[in-house]
Amino acid sequence: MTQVDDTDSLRERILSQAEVLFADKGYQGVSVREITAAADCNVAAVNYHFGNKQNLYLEVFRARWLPRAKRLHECFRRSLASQDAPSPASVIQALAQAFLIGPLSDEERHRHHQLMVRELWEPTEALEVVADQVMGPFFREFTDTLRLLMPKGIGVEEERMAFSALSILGMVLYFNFARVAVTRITGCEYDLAFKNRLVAHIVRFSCGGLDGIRTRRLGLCQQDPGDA
Amino acid sequence: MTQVDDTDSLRERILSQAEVLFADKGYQGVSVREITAAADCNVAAVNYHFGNKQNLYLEVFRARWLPRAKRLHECFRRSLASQDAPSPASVIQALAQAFLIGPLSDEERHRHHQLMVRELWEPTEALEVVADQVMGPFFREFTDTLRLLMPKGIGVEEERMAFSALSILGMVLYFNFARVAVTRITGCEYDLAFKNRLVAHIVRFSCGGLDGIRTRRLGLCQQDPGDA
DNA sequence: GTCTATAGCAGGATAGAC
DNA sequence: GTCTATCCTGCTATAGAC
Repeated sequence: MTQVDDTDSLRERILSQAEVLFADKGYQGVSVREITAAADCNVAAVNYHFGNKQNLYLEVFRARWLPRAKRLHECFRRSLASQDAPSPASVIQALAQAFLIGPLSDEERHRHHQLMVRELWEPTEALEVVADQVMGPFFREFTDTLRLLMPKGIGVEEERMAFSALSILGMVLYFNFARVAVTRITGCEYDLAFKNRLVAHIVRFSCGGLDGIRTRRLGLCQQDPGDA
Repeated sequence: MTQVDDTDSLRERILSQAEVLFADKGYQGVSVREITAAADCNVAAVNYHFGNKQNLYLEVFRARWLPRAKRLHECFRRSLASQDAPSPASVIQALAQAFLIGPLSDEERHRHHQLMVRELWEPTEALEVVADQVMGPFFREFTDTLRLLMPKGIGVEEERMAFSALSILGMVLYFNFARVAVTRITGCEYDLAFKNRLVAHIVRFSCGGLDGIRTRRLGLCQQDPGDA
């Protein structure tokens, strides 16, 4: 009961501070000294507990990032399971909410996405954890669920379905990731009210989009690469 | 005519190599020594020509990135001007084409976006160039053009319009930026045919989305942050 | 486990020869 | 303008005391 959890051990403190700093500035942008200063301990402690910097980075993903990703995935799943009348709209909402609001605190979510996007963008060894164990399965689940709920009759080509799922995910990631730009343009902070409006927009826009790819014919001509 | 352009001066060579490397690995990820090695010259040359590393980075944006952004913007403008029956679809197509196909070579475009996304994501001093001089005006132009072409009658709230324009831009940026993920999922390389299909999808999906935000009512409930 | 001390190297920047 | 030589700082990592 009163088992004094080893939560405040130096090892954990280092891990926590490392996560914050790596998320904020990236692997290259952070020095071990910075981390140990933040964790209020000596440089050597990192090498004792994690061997080297690279390993500390990986451990952040294994010990901190992964469990949180699982919680997020669970949140999405539960959200789906709780719906008695699932629809594309409700699935998209579940996705957007999991990412934009989800079960994580604002800070936690921000760190989480920073770390993820960094890995997706310029992969290190940690990509294996991020892409293969998390993003891949999540995306497949999302796409499959969505496909099953699409209005029958007009079969939606496989590629269009993939494009659409990517568009939706891309939008969600963009709104998370380009916060600075979004705030700059809309003039709004990312508080809960704003995020709810954002989720509502994403759902509306995406559902319209899904209709679009089923019904819309393009009257536009394709173009050549264009001149310089 | 045969003016031997100073294009192969050491200064230019450094600038070129710096751009490639900065785009690839980011400011922190590249050392001056690496750049000068690639430009086949001495370390001191950077300090002679640019003062310091930070300034070299800024100069890459001012001297290389900015002109290219202007070309891109021009490409978008000409594309709009050449339309005798402009519509939301044709504007979105112009945007998507400018970014995905545009007047740049594949390599050039890739570098261009890498540099841009880096700045949007973790801004340095160069953000001023990127956001204020380029992205801002471009985005405003896109949004204004789009707004004017929206079906009249049902006025679209200002915020929804901004959200939609952001969604479209976000999608375009995502398809450019998450190439690895997109290729992984669709199994397609980014050749011209694929990019044309992508542009077509973006247009269809976005037009549907625009319809969606005008006509769609949400029957879904908003949610609290959710439990941990 | 946590510290001090230090090795050993790579980074940015500058002075000054040519 | 371009190079050589060098300074100094800050980095990772390790050895060894406590």
